Amino acid sequence: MEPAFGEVNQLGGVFVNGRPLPNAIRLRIVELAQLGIRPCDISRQLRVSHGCVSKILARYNETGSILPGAIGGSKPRVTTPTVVKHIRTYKQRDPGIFAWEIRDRLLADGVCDKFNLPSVSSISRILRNKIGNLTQQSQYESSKQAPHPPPHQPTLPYNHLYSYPASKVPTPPGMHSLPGHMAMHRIWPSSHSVTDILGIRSITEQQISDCPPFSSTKLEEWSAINRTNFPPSSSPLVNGMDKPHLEPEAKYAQTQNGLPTVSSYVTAPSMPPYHPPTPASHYTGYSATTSAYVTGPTWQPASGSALSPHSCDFASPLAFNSLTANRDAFHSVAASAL
DNA sequence: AGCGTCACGGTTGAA
DNA sequence: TTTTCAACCGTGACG
Repeated sequence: MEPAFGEVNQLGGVFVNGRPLPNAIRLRIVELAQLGIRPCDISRQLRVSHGCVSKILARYNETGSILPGAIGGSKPRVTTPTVVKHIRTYKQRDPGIFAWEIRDRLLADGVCDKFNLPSVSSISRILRNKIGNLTQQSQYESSKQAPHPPPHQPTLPYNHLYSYPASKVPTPPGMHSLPGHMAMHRIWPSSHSVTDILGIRSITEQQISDCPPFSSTKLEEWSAINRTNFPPSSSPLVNGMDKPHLEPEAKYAQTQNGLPTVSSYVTAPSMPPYHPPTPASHYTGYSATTSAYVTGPTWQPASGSALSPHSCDFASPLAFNSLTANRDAFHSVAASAL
C-alpha cells in the first residue's frame, strides 16, 4: 500500500514511514557532519530525528556509504543446487554422516566458504526435505540421471549474483570486509567519495583536514544496494527511491563532472519556511522536491556559505528511467562476468 | 542537552 | 497471482 502522503515528525520534517530518507538528505547529513556541525543541530536543521541522524552517521562511519540498506527481498540463498548436490553425495557415501560433518566437509572441499556455508539446521532441513527419501530414489536416479544437469537447473550458480567473491573485493583502508553481496560492486578506490560527490573536497579538507571519522578517504559508491542489485550505471544514480512517486528524490542534480550536489538543502533562499503540517502538500514536497525537509532560509551552516558554490536542482530529472533497462543490462553483465 | 539504542509500525521484494 | 517472510526504514521514547 503506497502512502497517500508523507507524515510529519516532531521536528516538522516530512518522512514516509517505512521508506528511507531521500539520498539527498542522507548526503546532507553527512555533509553537515563533515563540516563539524553537531548531530543535534543537523537533526534540527534538516528536521530529521536525531536517532536517524545518528544511525546514518554511524553507518557512514562504518561502511563509508550514505545509502540505505537493501530493503525487501530474501536473503541470499546458500542452499544452492550445487550445495544440495554435494550434500546428497556426502549422504550417499556415508548415510550416517551428521549435519555438522557435512557442513565441515562443504567448507573443507571448497564447495562453500565461510560466508555462504549453510547452517547445520539448514543442512538438516535439506537432508529431511530434499534427501530424506534418498535411499529409495538413489538407485532409480542413478540409472536415470543424465550426465548433464536437468534443464531446469541453471548452469550458473543458482545465486550467482549473491556469490561471495570476498577475496576479490578489495577492502579500502579502514573498511571492514563486507560480505560479497554487499561489496561485490564496490570499486576501490572510487571517485565517488562523499566529498567528491559533494564537490566540497577542497572545502572540507581545508576545514577539517584531520577528521578521521569523516575522512575524505572514506569512499562512497552509488551502485545498487537493494537485493535486486540495481545497476551501477555510469550516472551516480541512487536507489531506495525506486517507486515512481519517490523517484525524484534520487535524481541528483548533475554537476559538470557528473557528480550530484545537495547544497541547496541549506542555502537555497527559495526554501519556504516550515508551515504547520498539511500532509498532502508536504508529501508533494517530499515526493517532488526535498524542500519540506529544510528549514527556512534563516539557517546557515556554522561554517558560513561554504557549500553555496554548488548548484542544486532537484527538479531536474536524471535519467532515472534508464534504471529498469540498466537493471536488465546489469543482470546480463553480471551473469556474463561470473 | 546530546547521544546511543531499541520497540514500533511501516515498506519492500524474493521465494 | 497472491501470500509469506525477513530484510530494511525513520520515528519517538528511554536511559
